[in-house]
Amino acid sequence: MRAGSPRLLREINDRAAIEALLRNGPLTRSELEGLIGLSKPATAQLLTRLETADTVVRNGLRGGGRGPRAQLWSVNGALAHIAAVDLTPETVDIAIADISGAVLTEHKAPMPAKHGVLEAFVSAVGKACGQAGLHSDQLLHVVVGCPGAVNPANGELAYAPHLPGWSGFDMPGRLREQLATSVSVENDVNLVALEEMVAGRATEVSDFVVIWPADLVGAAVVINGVLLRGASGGAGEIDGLMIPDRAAADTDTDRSGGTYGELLSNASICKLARAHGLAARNGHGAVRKALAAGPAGGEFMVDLAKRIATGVASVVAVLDPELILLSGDIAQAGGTTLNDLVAAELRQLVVPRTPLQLALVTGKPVRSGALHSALAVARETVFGLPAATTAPFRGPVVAGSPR
Amino acid sequence: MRAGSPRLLREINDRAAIEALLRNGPLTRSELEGLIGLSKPATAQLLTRLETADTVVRNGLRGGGRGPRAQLWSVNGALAHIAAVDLTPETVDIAIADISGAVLTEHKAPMPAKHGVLEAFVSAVGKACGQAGLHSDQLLHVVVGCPGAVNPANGELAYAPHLPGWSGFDMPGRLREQLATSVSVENDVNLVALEEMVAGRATEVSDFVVIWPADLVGAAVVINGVLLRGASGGAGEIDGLMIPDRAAADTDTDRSGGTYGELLSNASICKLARAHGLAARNGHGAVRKALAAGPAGGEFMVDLAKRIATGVASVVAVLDPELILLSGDIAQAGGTTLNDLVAAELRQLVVPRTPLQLALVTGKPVRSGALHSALAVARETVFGLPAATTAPFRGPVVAGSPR
DNA sequence: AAATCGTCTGGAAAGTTAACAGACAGGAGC
DNA sequence: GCTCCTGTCTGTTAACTTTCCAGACGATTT
Repeated sequence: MRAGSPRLLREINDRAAIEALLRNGPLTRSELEGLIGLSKPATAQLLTRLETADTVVRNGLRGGGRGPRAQLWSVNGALAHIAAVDLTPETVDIAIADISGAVLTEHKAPMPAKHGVLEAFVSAVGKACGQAGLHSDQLLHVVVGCPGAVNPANGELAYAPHLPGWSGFDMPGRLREQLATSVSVENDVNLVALEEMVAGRATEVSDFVVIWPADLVGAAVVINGVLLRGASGGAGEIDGLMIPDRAAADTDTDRSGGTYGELLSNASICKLARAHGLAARNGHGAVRKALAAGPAGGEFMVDLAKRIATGVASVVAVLDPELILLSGDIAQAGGTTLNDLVAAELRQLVVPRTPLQLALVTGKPVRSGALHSALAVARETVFGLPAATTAPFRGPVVAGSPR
Repeated sequence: MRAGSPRLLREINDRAAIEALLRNGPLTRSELEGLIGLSKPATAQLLTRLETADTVVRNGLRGGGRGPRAQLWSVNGALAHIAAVDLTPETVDIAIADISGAVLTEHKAPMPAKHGVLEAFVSAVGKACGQAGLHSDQLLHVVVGCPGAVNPANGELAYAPHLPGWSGFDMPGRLREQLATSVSVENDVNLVALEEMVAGRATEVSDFVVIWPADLVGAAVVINGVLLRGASGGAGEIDGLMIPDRAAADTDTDRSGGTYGELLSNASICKLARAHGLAARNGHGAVRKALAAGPAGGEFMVDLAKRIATGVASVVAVLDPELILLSGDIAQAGGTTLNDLVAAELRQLVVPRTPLQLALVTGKPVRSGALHSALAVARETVFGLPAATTAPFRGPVVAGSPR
């Protein structure tokens, strides 16, 4: 901890004002006073200073009350732009926004199966930038959300068998070269968690976990309002967790050493469904049929809930979070029925009575999360706002990320 | 985030000075200047102000060099006192320290098995206080380290079957009444982790886990340099983790659903030892015999390592920490041999190559950890120092962070 | 007439730079 | 071996800068 001169006060107050303007839209001077706690002259001086520095712009007048119309102020969005990308095996979905958070344009494009993914990606980003009247090197930062996790040591994408074209090289590094701007790659479930924290079910909690039971089980861990990435980017990669199969129906799983992912793979869930007399082609299909099938389906649901809950129990035992959110196809298909079954099983396995809820997935959670993450990085770079304060999460830390 | 007037600067700078004095022992004015970055007159004024407020005291002179002998300053320890207690089923071990961290006195006393634990505890603390010339109500804070975890909702001690006399009531509340001072109860493994972070193997990392394989398996989780307690105080209570028994020797465990604690209980380890032709009465005894027995013992050690590693793997999958420390009787008895076997097994179970080390347990880790914890609380209440900053491992907190 | 906006003036609080007086160790000169 | 000078360090004082606050004033709108 270091001491500071009056100059430090300036910085603190400027940042407080910028943060208030970003968070609460256009404000009059007197509203800003109330929010940051400065006096009238100090606030006026601050605004004119930020205006001459181009940090802040006039944004219309507010009338209606007595007295003269008050000047409205907001942060100059044109200071910097960012891109948020949702990358799946089939498509890229891109949004370009300015630093105020306003989305300028959107663009969606298909992705090739394996070869030429990089080229397709770069051209899609180029097109989106074009629509916004920019070049990709004018972007301050790009956040890409995708399955898997980037190892901070070498930049390689791991845990992502569904994105075969992207493995074996320094993914953020290559993208940075091609786009001529700073890029970070973030796990998609992490971004969903971010979005749940900003605008979903987790706005009121600081420690929670999003669990994504699917063909590749993933989880996002948020501790103290900060996304946990892990030393090698592998936090929340619970697919490989060794857990026993506690399902009542015997499906020939190796009861002494299956992984969580194996027990929740499409193949394995279909097998379990068959053992209960249900035919399905994938996990969420099986869940949907079971829900429709009535009592017979109920037993399958209980067995599935047992499998899901056993993994959730491991997370609860280690972290004891305030809240667990279930997300993904299977959880969505199972709805509150499955959610409640898992909650009941969980209660038998661990002491803490951690509430379990369905994620509040509306719209495009991965892309929105990427947008928030990119904004946090941009605001830290441009305004020196600590990301943890701007939004209750940290931007991704990647080699070559802006300082 | 709020703005601040010059008064805020005073607070920031005072706290910076106090923190520097606490951390770096007695300092001359010019040394303090260098540490906190203030000018000579400002530092001198600051010191005289803190001296008249009794916050800081003169502490001898430093001579030797050219020029006049420089005045040495340090924080006034007599401002407040704290107690640190290591509570086990058999004994209490108490240390009384002042707010500068200097230990004034120590006291150790036996504990009754079940009845009258509260009375014995209070009288031991009273005796320790007496030795230091204090009454217990003059203590600013008391931290008690013990097995188990206190549920923040009702104050009851859970996960602590070895402390039967302490369950079923609001433990910190009752102690607070009896001692007439503020009391907090902390899990013993958590305090070991704190101590490892302050002065052990984990000084350079911010995310690590201490695992305590024993009759009651515990773990402490540190994320971002902060101890994770969990929503109901149960973070790290991995005793109930459901894991498969991967040991090669068959000991009739329920392979489809044992808990981590069952697999590492004294009884279970002895059974495993017997299956390998070793007789022992408890876990660390078995390990010691196995180490002495040569090759035959080696197979037992591998099986034990498999059991330990399976639970460690769950922690790694969820958190991907920078470091895992093994502590407790069994880990100590097994030494680097067991540590390396567990590390090898772990590498086969999870992707991250998390380093595994033995905790650097010297002296009284639980009591020292409790002392650091109590000091952090005292320094926060007396000086307004954020506890996370007091500890030497956190990055600086941004000035003007929300109050 | 009342309330509100924006600006201006004077003053308080905090820190910085610069200069000065005094103290002490070390070496030069005798 | 003794004396005295010099350089360096401590601690204090004074003048100036930066930043914010309280209050007053004119202008504007309902």
